[in-house]
Amino acid sequence: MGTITIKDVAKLCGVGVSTVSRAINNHPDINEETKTKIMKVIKENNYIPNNSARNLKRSNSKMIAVLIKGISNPFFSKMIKVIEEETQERKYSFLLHRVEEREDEIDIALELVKEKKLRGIIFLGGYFTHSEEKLSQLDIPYVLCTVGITGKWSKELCSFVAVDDFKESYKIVDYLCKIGHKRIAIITTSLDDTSIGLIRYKGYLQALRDNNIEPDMKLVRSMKDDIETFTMDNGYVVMKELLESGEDFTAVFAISDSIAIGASKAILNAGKSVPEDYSVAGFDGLDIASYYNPAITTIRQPVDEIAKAAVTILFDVIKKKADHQMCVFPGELIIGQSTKLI
Amino acid sequence: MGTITIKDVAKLCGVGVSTVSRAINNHPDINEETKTKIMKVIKENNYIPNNSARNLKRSNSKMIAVLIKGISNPFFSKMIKVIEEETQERKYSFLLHRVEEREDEIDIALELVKEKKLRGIIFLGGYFTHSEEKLSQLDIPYVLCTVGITGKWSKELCSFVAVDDFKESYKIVDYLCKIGHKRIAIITTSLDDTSIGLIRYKGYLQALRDNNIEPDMKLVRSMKDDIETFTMDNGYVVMKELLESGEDFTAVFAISDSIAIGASKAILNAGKSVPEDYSVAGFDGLDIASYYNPAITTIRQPVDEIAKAAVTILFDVIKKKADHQMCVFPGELIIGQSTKLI
DNA sequence: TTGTAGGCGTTATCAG
DNA sequence: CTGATAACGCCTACAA
Repeated sequence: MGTITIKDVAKLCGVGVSTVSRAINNHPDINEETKTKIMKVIKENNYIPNNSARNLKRSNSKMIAVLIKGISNPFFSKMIKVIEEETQERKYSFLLHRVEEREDEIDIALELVKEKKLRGIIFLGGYFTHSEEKLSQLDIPYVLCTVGITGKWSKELCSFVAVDDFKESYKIVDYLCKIGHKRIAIITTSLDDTSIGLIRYKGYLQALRDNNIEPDMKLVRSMKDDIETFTMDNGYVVMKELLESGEDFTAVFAISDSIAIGASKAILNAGKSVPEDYSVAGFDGLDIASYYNPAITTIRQPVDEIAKAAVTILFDVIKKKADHQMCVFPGELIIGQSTKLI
Repeated sequence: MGTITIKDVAKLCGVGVSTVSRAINNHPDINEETKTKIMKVIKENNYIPNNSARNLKRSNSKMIAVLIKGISNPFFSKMIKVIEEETQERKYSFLLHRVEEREDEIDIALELVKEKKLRGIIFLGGYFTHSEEKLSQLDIPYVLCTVGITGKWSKELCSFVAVDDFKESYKIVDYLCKIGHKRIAIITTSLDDTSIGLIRYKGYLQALRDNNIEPDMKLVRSMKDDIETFTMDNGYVVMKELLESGEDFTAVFAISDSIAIGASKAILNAGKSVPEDYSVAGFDGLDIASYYNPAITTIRQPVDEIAKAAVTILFDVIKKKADHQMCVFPGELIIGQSTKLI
């Protein structure tokens, strides 16, 4: 049944290909009657336009892409939904593309831009350490949404929206201090990993110091790199090890809720209790944090607002209504039952 | 800087386009020297081939797609990873595409097949109620992986791999009966929804009857359709309502772990205890089920095996090593601390 | 080993 | 309003 093309449809209808094209694309200059006739033939013969050919020829595509690193992260689920809604509202279509941990998001973006004639990109998650030269290759608007960035940041290149990881991390650790904890452990990424984990770790350090607590490296624990990072499994293993080390501490700050839950379970399985024996705090404000038992004290990131802002900014830039901007949202300290006054 | 094409590269190198093409595609008939020279120019000028043009021309693509309905479902996360690995091992590439709840997966598949010249498809999740006529349009091998299907099933069309939802549902409800529960509630999809929920509900009914328990419709609760289904939120709300109804029951079977966790939290928030006051059972065997406190009794679906089987079968069919097949995996009853003998 | 030319299925630009 | 026809960027015979 050799795949049917626009030519076949044209022949079947006794019209030219351009007329068929007009019918498919809701072009105004076309007789309603011929249009309905064409659409009928299309339906009957199950004609489906070839997107590759379309993309090849088309110049403006009304399509943006979301490149997401860590697609299994539940933190992104709601974001995707919001981004999708907001995009649809603007009559654009939306392509979700996952990028693997070791892949270079810029390379993928470059490829996609060519292939799909994208108008804009939202990067979700991951960590940006690309050279300006590399970034400047990407000549369409893009915004970095909750992606980690190091050092210098040129506002000309792209927008950025996220919470201030340092500040929020500081906030929750400061809270732990204020309710009396002095021996506060942290479960973070490995310290030579220049990621979001490093920033949160720095917030932790600063909070301790400002509360006159000398950081103790024996309480600084890194996720295992032979287990997927930012998972409950990882949190569990690290916490188990910490408990078995016999180190003295009364609270632990896990840099994500998943890790916090893994850590909590390790404590419970050791026959101890949260928060009676150990207070546990997380980060992100996932649904599961509040559903867990005990509910995890955490920093809620305003995902909806963040996602909305990302889309708004992106389209403002696309439509040249505004320049790129840096948009930092406040997180909210959610006090659950996993932490207690000491 | 008008996007650079293969022609430009050819000109820059002083060779023909076919030579450049050969270089890019690792074609054998090419002088190593000219090849390295070409690759150098490509790197220097950041040339990126246009995939649309490639797909348009190409006939066989060594690419499969995974169409996934409910991408935020953590149940699929591990599957995706496994599928990806297995696909890579076979030197194929792999395209992940999410389909929205209301979208028709077959239409999307058809489109993708044309656009990308796919060799095979794995459908993940969702529910198939398409006519044979529609299905037969999809003329490449595909396998349904943990997707619900109704009634008749023609094995010629495609493969199917999943657990037996009826049997597994029966298994866990039977377990509840065997440990002494007689008033067992269920939280499922709405009963006129012909989905996987219906099948699990039927398993529940059968288990009750086989244990000489008369089903009580007052204990059959449906998820709210104004809240996203299969979520903790939904489980929470439904359970809260059930508790407040004053209905007498000692156990509840939630047809997914997320729902079970929401339900558990509702019980806890009502000042009751799991499992002392109410036993709670789930379905799926998500990580969080075992990490929850108390660990949720559930049916663990062997996700790795399921995903592996899906890929294996798909490639067997692609390579014509085998016909389509129906592959049913056993689930495993995982007994947590959320259920107790009565 | 390399270059030339035709075509993949559409859309866009023209004339009619 | 409609129909040829030239791109779009690449691959692949076919020729050299």
